[in-house]
Amino acid sequence: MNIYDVSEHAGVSIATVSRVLNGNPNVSEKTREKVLKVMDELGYTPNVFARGLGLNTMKTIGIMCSDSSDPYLAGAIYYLERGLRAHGYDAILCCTGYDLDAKQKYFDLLRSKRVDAIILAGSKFVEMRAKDNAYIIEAASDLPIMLVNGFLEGENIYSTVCDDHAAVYGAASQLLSSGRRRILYVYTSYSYSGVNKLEGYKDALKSKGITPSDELIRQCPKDIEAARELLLSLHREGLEFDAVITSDDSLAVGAVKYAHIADISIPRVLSIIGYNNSLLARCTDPEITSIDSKVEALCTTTINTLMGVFSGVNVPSRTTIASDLIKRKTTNF
Amino acid sequence: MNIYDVSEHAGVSIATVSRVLNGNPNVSEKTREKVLKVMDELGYTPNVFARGLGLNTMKTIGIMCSDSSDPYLAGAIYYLERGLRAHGYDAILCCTGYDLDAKQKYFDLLRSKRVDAIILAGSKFVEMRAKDNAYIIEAASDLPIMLVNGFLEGENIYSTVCDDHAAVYGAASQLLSSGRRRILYVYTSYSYSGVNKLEGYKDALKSKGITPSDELIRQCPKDIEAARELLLSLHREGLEFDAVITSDDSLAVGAVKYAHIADISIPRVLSIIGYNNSLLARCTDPEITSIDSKVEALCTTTINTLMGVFSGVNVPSRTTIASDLIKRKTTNF
DNA sequence: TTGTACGCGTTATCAC
DNA sequence: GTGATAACGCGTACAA
Repeated sequence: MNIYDVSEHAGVSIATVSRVLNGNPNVSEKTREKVLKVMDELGYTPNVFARGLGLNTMKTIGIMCSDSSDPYLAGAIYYLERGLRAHGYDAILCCTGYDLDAKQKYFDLLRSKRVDAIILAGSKFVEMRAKDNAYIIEAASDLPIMLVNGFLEGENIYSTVCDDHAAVYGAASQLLSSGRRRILYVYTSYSYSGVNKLEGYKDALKSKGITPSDELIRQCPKDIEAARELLLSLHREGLEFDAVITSDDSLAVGAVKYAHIADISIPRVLSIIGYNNSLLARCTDPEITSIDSKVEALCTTTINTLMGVFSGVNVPSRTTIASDLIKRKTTNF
Repeated sequence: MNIYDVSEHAGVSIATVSRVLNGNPNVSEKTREKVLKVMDELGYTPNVFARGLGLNTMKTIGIMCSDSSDPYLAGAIYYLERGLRAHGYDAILCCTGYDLDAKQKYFDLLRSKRVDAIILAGSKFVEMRAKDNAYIIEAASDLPIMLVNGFLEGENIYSTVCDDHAAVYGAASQLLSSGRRRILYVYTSYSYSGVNKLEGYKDALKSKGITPSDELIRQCPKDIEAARELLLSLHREGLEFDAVITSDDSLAVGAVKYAHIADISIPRVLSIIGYNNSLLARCTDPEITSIDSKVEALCTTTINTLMGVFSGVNVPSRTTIASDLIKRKTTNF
């Protein structure tokens, strides 16, 4: 069942069938109807491979993410996929894990599949060492690279980021204004967004004349129990803190659990602010105040930018989206 | 940059290049090395479209799910994608939502992309009315259809399911054995797995000589707050229950919140059992006893079955995987 | 062991 | 408004 069969049954040439197929206006209404009727009768579907061969595109975008089961990334993938499909594009998903070699391997794999663009979802794709990002910059000469919540400078590379610095700066400032003095900051990694968050924290302290102290800045695996244990051990060591800001909701859940175990009143004695405003923030008692990183806006902006790139419109290489602080019961403001 | 360029530079025919490309043993070691060297120098990558056109396959599988941001499905997608990629297949993701028309539309879309198989992830793709599943059964004549946690009878349709009936049966039986008498069952939908779970609940009661009562079987949207409010209103109406089993962890979280608000002791006065053993079950205090539906096993089995189908091996049309009850602090056994 | 020639199904470029 | 025909790049009989 191909274009020849249709042309034969309709008594026209394959060129005419192709024109009907692609909405070319140079076809008489009568011919068009005849061809469409035959297509319908024969249940004809164009062969995407042949089309791809001719056009050198299959209208397919590669989405890379480190772990699609992470709540934040799962949301991002959902919005990206729906957005792409609304524009007639397919999404090939690629879960890379966190290893650089694997990321590069999958990146090349997607390129060899001739996807029309690659979306890097999440802040884990930009490495601290510039040379580790060379493969991305180089690839961008072939196809647009879109970063969701990550930033990389380069031709044909477009970033859409949440203003993490302002978000944490604002959250920390509010904690300080409400009388908190020793804010613990717990983060998971030194990614692009991780660094921005941390700087936001430090700058908020500095703006109130407080020198950030290393003992109040702690790294922790992205895991509820790990965060709980970390805070318990800090507590046992005698470290004092009256507030916690975490770089992810799961760590904030761990903080709530810590407070329950140590019998510390939330938010009277301890304030807690999480990040991402995920489902997790609404599971605990009290529910967690969390910074909403606006995944949906991030993703729709990414898709819009990409479509702009495809249509040759001039688009910004970097778009910043403001976050929201969703106030719940782990803070008293 | 194509196979002709390589053949020219290497001083061989395109056929030989093709043989090298596909690991055909009928090439002398010397020629092979020469060709590989040229490929490397030229940075040659085979064109997948041309290959797809000839072979009529792009080694790509369509994964349909209603909502990839749902924790359970996000996990499933992760394991499916990784499993497929390990076998050299790409995954096209397609988030359909819950509307039947949309599901059919996307199903046809994937078929028109000539994917090698379609995986339906989650129990939301099998409708109660047989005629609403006709489109799946019909499509199965063209390509294998794999159901993850759903069952549909038909040629070339393969189901991998969790034994939901046994899971809930076991959970309810343990609650009864521990002295609970009025177990509330809260479910979200009448899907394949939804019905099995409910039957497991009913059968467990019957086996102990208890007649299931409609007032203890309630439907509820898959939402923390909705579940909390439902239980609160049942409580206010004076309905008595000393245990709750829910068809999803999010509902169980709602149940925990209800107990906190109504000042009911868990598990002394109220036992709670959730479903899916997701991250949510570990967020609350007390942490929730939950039925582990073995997503990973479900997915790897699905992939293995699919690979079996591709290689012509005889595979079972239905595989059942046993679930686990993960005991935490909302039950006293 | 290697090469030639054709088919795969579409789009695009002509000529009419 | 329509038709003939050349790409597109690969796999693979078949011939050598």
